[in-house]
Amino acid sequence: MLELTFLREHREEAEQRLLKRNIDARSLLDQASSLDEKRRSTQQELDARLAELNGLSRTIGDLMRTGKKEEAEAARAKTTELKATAASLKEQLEAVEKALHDHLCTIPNAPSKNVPPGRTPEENVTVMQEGAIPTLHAGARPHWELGEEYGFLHMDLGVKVTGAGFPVYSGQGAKLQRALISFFLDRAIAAGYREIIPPHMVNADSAFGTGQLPDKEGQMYHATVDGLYLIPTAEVPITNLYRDEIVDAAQLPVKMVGYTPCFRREAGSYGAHVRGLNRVHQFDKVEIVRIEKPENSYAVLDEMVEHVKGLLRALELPYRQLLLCGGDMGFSSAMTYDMEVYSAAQERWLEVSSISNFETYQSNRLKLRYRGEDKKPRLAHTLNGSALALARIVAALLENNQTPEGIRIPEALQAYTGFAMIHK
RNA sequence: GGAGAGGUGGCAGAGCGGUCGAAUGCGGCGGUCUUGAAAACCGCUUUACCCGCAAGGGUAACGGGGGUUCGAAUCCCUCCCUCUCCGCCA
Repeated sequence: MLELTFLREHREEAEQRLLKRNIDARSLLDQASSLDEKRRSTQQELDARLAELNGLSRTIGDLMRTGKKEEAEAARAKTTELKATAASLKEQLEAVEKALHDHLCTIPNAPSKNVPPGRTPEENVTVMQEGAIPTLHAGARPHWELGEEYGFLHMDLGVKVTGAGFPVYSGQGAKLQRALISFFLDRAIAAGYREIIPPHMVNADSAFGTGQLPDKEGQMYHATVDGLYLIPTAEVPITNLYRDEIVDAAQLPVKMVGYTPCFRREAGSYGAHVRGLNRVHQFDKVEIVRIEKPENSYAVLDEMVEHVKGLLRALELPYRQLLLCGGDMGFSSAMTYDMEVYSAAQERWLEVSSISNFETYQSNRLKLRYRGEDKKPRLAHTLNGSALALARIVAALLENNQTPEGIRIPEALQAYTGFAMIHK
């Protein structure tokens, strides 16, 4: 949620920034400010009535104690109408507060100053590209065929056991998954992140805190009997560790990393591009999360990008860095870089990481604050990024490194896999 | 799943119908003392919203929601959570 004070004090800026998402925010912001005014006037009125009521109660207490029963009765009679007025005002206040809250929930984060305007992925800006695009031998195949041929990836068994989009890995394929997870975790830990193993299901408050609810309700698996959601990313449980907290400035930055499986319904995204591991309902991901002072958050975003680049280089994958345009960014983000790797057999770029600065959009929902030098609580900035998402990394790794003799494992990973080649 | 106990400020822990945002202790911050430190002593120490340039003032919050009452941390209802015991189980 955008901060009300920001909308009040920097109305013009908010409007300009939201324009980069191609939304004309004027009427949205008008409505927010009129609800806000209504809220404040109602509260003033209510507070005044309650103050009167409190005064009367004190008076009655005094009168009772001094035995002036009749005067007390008279004062008591006066409270009836006041109470009714206060009750109705309270009802109005709650209604307008809810309306304002719900309304603010419909407004996405305001893109930061450097975000390019635009509405489609074509308008994203390629910041850099690195690594040679491999030339494959004749008869090279896409990863889903490789997986079947080598016998380490079984989409069909996933269908039997669960349904489409739930891959089964076996043998060297399973080991490769585990190796990647360990490799990513070790690199993050070496970079100063604290490892977290969070719950894989979250409650509605957590899903709201990071912005999955109400915006992306249909994208999460929902265990309705217990009111819990399967996490779509470790960002949700890990960031929510700090919900309703005020951390001391000295504790910042908070750097956390976690591996979790991620569950996504991907409702409505079926088609030609979703074969094999390109888009699945369950995949593994190592996520880095940071809680930062506002003045540092953009430098930190760059630092996180560098971390991810290091991983991609170590895996010897050709990749490019995209700065997302306003229209392609996630609802809660102020600025997002996507990292894509080239998957040579499909001749496609696959998104393997998304690194975002949410500024105070999440922390405002989370009530995640820090105590600054002036001892006043202020909203912190939150950031997170995939480092990295497995399924697509595996796809690119398999396709790019296939040879007639087998599939080569990048050197950096061999200590983790225990083998240098995947054989039939 | 069954039975019982309990949820109060950063922590521990009182309060059980009125002046209680809340005793006391610990912790934290500031000060006195000291060459410095410790000890001792003194003071301060929640958050949100509203009004105000500010000083300051108002309202709300004792797990959540509802009720009784002029007045509730205190009484009633309900939900949630934690702990102990029993059962079941990785």
